Amino acid sequence: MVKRTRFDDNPCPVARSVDAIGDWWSLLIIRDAFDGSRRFGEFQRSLGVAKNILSARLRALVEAGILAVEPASDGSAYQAYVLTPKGEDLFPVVVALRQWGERHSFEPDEPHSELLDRRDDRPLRELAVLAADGRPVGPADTVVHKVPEPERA
Amino acid sequence: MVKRTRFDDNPCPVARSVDAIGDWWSLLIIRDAFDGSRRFGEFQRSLGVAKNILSARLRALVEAGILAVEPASDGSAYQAYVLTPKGEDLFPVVVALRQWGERHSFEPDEPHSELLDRRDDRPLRELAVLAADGRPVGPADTVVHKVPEPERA
DNA sequence: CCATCTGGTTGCAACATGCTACCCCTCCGA
DNA sequence: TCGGAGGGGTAGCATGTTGCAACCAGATGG
Repeated sequence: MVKRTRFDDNPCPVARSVDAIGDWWSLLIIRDAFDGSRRFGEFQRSLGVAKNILSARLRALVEAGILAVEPASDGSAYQAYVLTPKGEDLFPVVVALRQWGERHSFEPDEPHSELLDRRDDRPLRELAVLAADGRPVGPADTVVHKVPEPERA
Repeated sequence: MVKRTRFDDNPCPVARSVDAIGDWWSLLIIRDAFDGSRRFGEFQRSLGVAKNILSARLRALVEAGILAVEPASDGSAYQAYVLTPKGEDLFPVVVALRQWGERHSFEPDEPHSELLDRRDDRPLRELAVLAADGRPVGPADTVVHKVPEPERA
């Protein structure tokens, strides 16, 4: 694991997020966790991932504070992996990926799973990036303010 | 490249999105593209990635329709990599990752780069997942409606 | 026309992934 | 109380991917 701390000192929040969840499986594990998976075997069957890889990913996500190991959940003495508040805050990320995939990765008539409002079974509203005053903004309306880069080299 | 089409037939949009952009570098390349990088060397210096990896990633992103190669941009006969509309639609994904990283991956007093509204230099509003009626919803308020899985086996 | 910069490609070493086999623990019925 | 089944992993090995450095080709430029 040489890449563990690769962007730990990068002042860009995107880089640090990618550092935490930016590999192939982590995001899918988190998606399954949002979807209700809690046990090792559930993740394994849902993802079809090798057990050692899943084991390593779950451990990394626990270390990252995204998942927590609960000693037991449904009576049986096995352990469950549940999202921490930090993990739950990834909800917009997963929703954004989902909406992008829905829009761009499916044929118009191709069926796909959907994320629905539990209250009325209707799909969610599209995520919108808003300015402080509520005005919707696109990439061109924003500017990245870089940190002044302390004593770096 | 055995993983290229790994989730191509997966009916979950999140999986397909991860298939397209879910590796270490792609998202950072896209972030840099939003930030104004266009040329090979710009990406390379900004990311510190090996040139062959960058080359492969850029090619994959172009194949995925996220970036496009423009024959020239600033006069000199070199080529530029620019976001397509499909790539620009990743803006909420990048913003979501950025906001999550800002909240969870920095010490309270630690400086980091910021994404500001160009109009008034103020930070953006937090992304919110909204139901069709505008009510904000969290993970527990939603349910994934799985596709009935056609003739699969 | 030689030196240099940009934009790559190629080869090789190191690392990560995936698969299979195995292991330990708990649960459960006989 | 024993044996089997299933959950939750680890170990070993083949393969694929990443990273680094070297190299290369076309523009620039003196």
